[in-house]
Amino acid sequence: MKKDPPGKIKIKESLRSLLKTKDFDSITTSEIASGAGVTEALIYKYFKDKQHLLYELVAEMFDEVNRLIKSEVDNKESAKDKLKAFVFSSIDTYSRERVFAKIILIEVRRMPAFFQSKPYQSVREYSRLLFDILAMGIKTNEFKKEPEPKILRDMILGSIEHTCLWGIIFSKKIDADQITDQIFSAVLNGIKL
Amino acid sequence: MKKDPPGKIKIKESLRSLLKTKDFDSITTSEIASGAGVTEALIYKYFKDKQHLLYELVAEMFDEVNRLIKSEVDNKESAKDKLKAFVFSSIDTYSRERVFAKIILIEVRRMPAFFQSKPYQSVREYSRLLFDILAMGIKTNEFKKEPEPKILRDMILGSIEHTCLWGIIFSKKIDADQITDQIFSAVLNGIKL
Amino acid sequence: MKKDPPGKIKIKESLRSLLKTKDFDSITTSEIASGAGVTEALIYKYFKDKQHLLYELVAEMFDEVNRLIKSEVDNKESAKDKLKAFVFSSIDTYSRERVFAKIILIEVRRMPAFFQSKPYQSVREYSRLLFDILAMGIKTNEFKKEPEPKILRDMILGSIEHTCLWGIIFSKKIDADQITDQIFSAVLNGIKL
Amino acid sequence: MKKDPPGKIKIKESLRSLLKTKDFDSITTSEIASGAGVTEALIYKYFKDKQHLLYELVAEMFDEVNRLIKSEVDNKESAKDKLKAFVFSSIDTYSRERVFAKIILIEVRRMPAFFQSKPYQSVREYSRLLFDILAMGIKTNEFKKEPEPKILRDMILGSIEHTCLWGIIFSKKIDADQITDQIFSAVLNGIKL
DNA sequence: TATGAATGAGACTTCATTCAT
DNA sequence: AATGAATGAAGTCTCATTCAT
Repeated sequence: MKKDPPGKIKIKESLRSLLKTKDFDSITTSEIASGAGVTEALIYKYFKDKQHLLYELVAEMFDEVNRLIKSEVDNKESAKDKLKAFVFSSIDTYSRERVFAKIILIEVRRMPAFFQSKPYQSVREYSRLLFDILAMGIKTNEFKKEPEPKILRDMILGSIEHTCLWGIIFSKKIDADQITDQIFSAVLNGIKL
Repeated sequence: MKKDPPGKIKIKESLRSLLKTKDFDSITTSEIASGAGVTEALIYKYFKDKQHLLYELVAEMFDEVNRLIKSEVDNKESAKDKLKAFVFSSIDTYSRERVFAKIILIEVRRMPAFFQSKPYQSVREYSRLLFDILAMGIKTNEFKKEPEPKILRDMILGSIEHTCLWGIIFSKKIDADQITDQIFSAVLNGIKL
Repeated sequence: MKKDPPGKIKIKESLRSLLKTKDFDSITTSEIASGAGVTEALIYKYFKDKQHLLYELVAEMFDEVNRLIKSEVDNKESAKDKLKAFVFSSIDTYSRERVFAKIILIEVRRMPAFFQSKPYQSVREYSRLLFDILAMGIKTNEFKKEPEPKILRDMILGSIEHTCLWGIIFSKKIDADQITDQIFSAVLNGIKL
Repeated sequence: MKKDPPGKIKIKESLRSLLKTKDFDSITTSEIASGAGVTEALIYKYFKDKQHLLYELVAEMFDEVNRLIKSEVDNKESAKDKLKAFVFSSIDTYSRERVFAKIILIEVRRMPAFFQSKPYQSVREYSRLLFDILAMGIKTNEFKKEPEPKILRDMILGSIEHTCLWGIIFSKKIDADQITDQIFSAVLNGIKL
């Protein structure tokens, strides 16, 4: 795991920074290169193509994110607390790392190749972390057996993503604390009076 | 509301059909034209540009969908039944109309212009329908006052979308009945034991 | 068989003209386009790619050539006279149409795709014309049965091509009459004293 | 004539090996380097450029070939036998050394710089060897004075090359014995009945 | 209502080559 | 004797779009 050469690092930084203001497709290799202060050719020395540059960037970002969320979750004892930590960290991350959020929630979904790429493993890891929390909660008798953790996981992820999505699309503030509380209580108690 | 000329219809059909196998960006105007048996130039007689052709197509599809869901919901008396009908119709529609689903769930999200376009109104209409059901449920004392209908709406939409999304991306079957039941009971009762 | 649009004609003319001074690989699409007074994009409207533009040009040139040689050959009665006409027309054509000669004798030989392309049929037609002359000569008892027409055809084509090749590579004069006489008499009588 | 350093040898071997499956132009320096297990930069330590690497390789191959053919020819007494040995060795070499054949018969012909390069001298040497045989045959009254040895040489070389060319292009077997016999008898006796 | 012809603009990518170490 | 890092310079090709008819 030797260090990346300076050119490679600069290229990734450049793309990361450009993604703040434009979507991936409308960013050109020429922009990336000049933003990095290198020639376009160097991009192709280090990355198979433009797409794989994105993947490698996503992988790095997601690794950071996973590390963070995992450490937050590990801090808690009960499944309930773990769940809340997961929800909060996720929303908080989407809220703070908008570039990351845009890529994960919007860009890669229409790149079929992404789902065969390495960084997709990070997505699965993230998703499994939640699954494990739910499964644990069932075992510890904190959560009901129904519905199945699988579908519950999808519901929670969907809730997180959807509540964040519009904030991201329209560049609005996302109040992680408030949203977390509401999602958390809804998931725990349901809505039936 | 006069009928569209044949060329216009054929163009929309052609795009609709191409969307079954490719994503919008990788479909070219040339493909659309030859699929429709017309010349590329004709596309620009009827549509401002390629993007607006998509919007017009989406608008048509979404109108149908809204009509369907509304009629299902109107059939029911209680908020609970309406909610269940909404959830089922949504999932069922995504499951049967994959092209529509792909466009709504994936394609348009990264087109900022979409959110200023006419068909976006259909999205809001759809979303408001759910909101109204939730608000009504609170008034009729079927649902708790908390969490707010707004966030609840996002959670339910997110649950629906997320559970469908992967089925759509990987072209897998979606069991609308089963998913509806699980989402419905989770939302109603929560998961706390 | 409708007429080519003006742009297509100009593109072919432009390439034809550029081939007088440069070899195909070092001619750029940009040169071709500006030589034709059209945009590069138009090349790709009419031709699959740069290579197929060459093929189409070659096909046209070769058709002309075949027509010419065939008519010369048809003018003669005996196999011997036909043979001489074939040899002379070939050398004379290579000598006068240097662009054509360069393409056929040098360029296409290293393009594996050429041998699956339409214009390659013209090459075979040309080659078969000679074969038929030789076969006829055997039937009319003008030529020996040995060696087989197949190998004889290769020898004669090889002789023609090789004697022309260096004239073409070094842009030197080619004396078609003289070379024809010598090849013709050598082929007929052999060299053994 | 000191031995080449290992890196240089490996580079030449790598190119030689790559030429078995691809033509020179589509072989990249990067492929050559990685095939040799060295860096691209090393190529430029030892060779002026990619082209000169080819020339040096050709020169080596051609020297071997010339040595072989000369020794075969020297073994024979009469001009006739020398001629036959020349034809056979040539065809046999082309048949066995396909890489060499492809380079000589196809690749270098469109490289104007080749004709000013050292290895071109080997081509001339080879060609002169044949010329000398023919000239000797005239002096010894084995061959007619007409046609001139110069053109006869071109015819024989052309015959050899053309009969081999298609075998090489289409990777087919070449029956050196049979072809030699036929060419030889045709050249000696002509085809006139 | 529809088309044939043409284009503007730039995108991604390739590759031989250099130079400091 | 060899390499790691970087580049210059093009090059082919794509695609949405326009306009005269």
